[in-house]
Amino acid sequence: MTPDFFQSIPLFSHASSRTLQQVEHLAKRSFYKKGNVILDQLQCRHTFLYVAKGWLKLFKESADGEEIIEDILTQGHYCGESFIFDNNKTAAIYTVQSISDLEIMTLPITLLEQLIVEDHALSLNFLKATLHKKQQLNMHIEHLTIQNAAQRIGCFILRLCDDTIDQKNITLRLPYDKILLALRLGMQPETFSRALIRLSKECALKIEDEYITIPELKILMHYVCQHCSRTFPCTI
Amino acid sequence: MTPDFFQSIPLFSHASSRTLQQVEHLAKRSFYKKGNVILDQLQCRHTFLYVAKGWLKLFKESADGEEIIEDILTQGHYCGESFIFDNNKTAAIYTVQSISDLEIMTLPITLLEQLIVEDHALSLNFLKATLHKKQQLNMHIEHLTIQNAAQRIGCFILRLCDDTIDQKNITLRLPYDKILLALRLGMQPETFSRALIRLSKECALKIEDEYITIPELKILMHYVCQHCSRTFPCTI
DNA sequence: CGAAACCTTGACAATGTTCAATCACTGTGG
DNA sequence: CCACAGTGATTGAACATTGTCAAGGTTTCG
Repeated sequence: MTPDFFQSIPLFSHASSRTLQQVEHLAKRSFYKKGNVILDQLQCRHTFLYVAKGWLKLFKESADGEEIIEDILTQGHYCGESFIFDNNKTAAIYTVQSISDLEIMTLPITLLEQLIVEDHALSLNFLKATLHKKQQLNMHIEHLTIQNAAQRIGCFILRLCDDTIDQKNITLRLPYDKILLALRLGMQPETFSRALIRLSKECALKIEDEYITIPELKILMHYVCQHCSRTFPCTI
Repeated sequence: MTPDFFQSIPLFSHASSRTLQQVEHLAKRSFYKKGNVILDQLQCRHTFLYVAKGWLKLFKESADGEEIIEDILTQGHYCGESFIFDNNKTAAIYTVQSISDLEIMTLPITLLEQLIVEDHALSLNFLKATLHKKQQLNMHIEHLTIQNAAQRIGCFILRLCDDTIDQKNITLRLPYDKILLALRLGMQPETFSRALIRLSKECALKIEDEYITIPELKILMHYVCQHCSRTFPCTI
């Protein structure tokens, strides 16, 4: 990997050349097939992970053995930043598993922490990115409390579209399987299945396996955003 | 206000003396009675707010006029950081209202942004604090998806206790009114009312208005944490 | 004193979960 | 190549949880 690769990542842009050299030197690039455990609950504490290509899921296990999906990441996303400055070890641990073929880049947390302490530009980038992630979590919480299952699915679909309201007959594909998406949206797979049917009736969608056709985006938008404090395009 | 005041706030500790001077110079200290609007949806964009004493709530209004409680802050908490580096104006706006007599300190976002860009120590402090807030949001999401209403109330009560499990006959007081707490925990006031009764039966609590007596913390802990990925003391 | 806010309760509706059954599809090993 | 197991997905029925609406009690405060 060249320093150029990292410099092209927004998180590392403007970092000092010394930082980029160190990152380049100590970053580890890895490839996985779908379905592998990339980091377990012990390893995640020590690893910053950047997704170069593909999809992965972060999940925890509840006390009674259920899988709780914490996040799903793809190209350009990253995880592990919670363990920076986590001396009291209060950050929540998770397992990382590939849900498609995957290319990642990893760094030891200790190195990243040191670089952030030494490189002001890097620390600013992480601050910006973390503020942004925090906003998304706030939006997620709002959605969980005021939208029903069908609206949450519709909201997810909306955010897969471009932000031009006037489009007609958009066809798109769910980026990962429905069970995972259900859990990601805070509902059971059975609820997802029924809610998607309800949504397709309310908003004139055509569903065929993982393909969804939206004849009129405005109908969907109206159904989804009616209770929300934001309206489409609400991507942040 | 003296620079000492700010230096004693963890968020500003280790900031340069120049930063502290500027903050001291441009910070505005204010007092409010209960029930006042402190910042409206326009002002919040431009204001960093630190709570010196008392309680306040951040809320949004949904499209259909419902109040959505985003957060409740007290001494040592702050808000407004979402608007730092928010050039695209994607951060969610809110209204700030006092829910008790209140003493606050405010700074213009533009100043704070400038100070963070100039003062590396300050940027590191904000990064740490933001990572921590993000963790709490993640925990909140987990709770919303796996705990029922009674468990969420119990979890809130648990986190009001010290982290010593062996205590008996703890009496504590809800820090703000039940309607607000209900909305904060993502449920309707009626649901709160009934769920609190259910919780008191399940966990042998004595409820008298806003006072709650817990004869045996372990019972509560067992009831609350059974589905969770963490167990008490889970305060982060 | 009267209005407003807080809180509770009952009846009922809406929403989501659980459990069991079924089906389609995929990949594997014989 | 086929049988088979495993995964993903859907559906029905019973159930649990939460929300909504209406009513009423209590407290607070001007």
